[in-house]
Amino acid sequence: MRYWLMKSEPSEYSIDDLQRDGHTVWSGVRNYQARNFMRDQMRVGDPVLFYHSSCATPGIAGLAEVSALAYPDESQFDPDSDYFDPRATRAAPRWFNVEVQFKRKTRLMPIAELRQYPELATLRILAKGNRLSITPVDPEEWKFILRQLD
DNA sequence: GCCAACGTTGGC
DNA sequence: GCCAACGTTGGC
Repeated sequence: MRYWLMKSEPSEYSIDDLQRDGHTVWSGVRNYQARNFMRDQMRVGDPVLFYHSSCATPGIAGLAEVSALAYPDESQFDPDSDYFDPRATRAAPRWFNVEVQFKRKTRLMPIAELRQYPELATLRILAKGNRLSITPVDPEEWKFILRQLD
């Protein structure tokens, strides 16, 4: 089992939206590294930190769980979608998505707080220049974060 | 295969 | 709104 952190702009899709929906299709990822994580490594039941990005106070906002293995992202085939990709075909899909299930909301743990813990020095999203919307979280990092959230 | 130009991300 | 950092594109 692997642990993950998934970013979402709350103005697009927030932890409250996920709570309301119960689960969601994580479509629209158009970065190869993030796609590969979903397609090659994510398994049903993997725990997920739900992170709010590009907002007033970015940070961890809740917990979720992978609820479906990766399969082709429908939006790549839809000419009306912002995520349409003319290079993709049904025979050779280019983009994949998993599904994610709501677990619970947490207190907001801001990125400024995350940066203060030496235990989280290796957390991927804190690395300089990091832009990946999906990153693995080490078991030790996961345990430490959960302890701070309770 | 190189690399400059461009677009995007995302914290501040 | 700024800008550093990064990924992608496309000409050569």
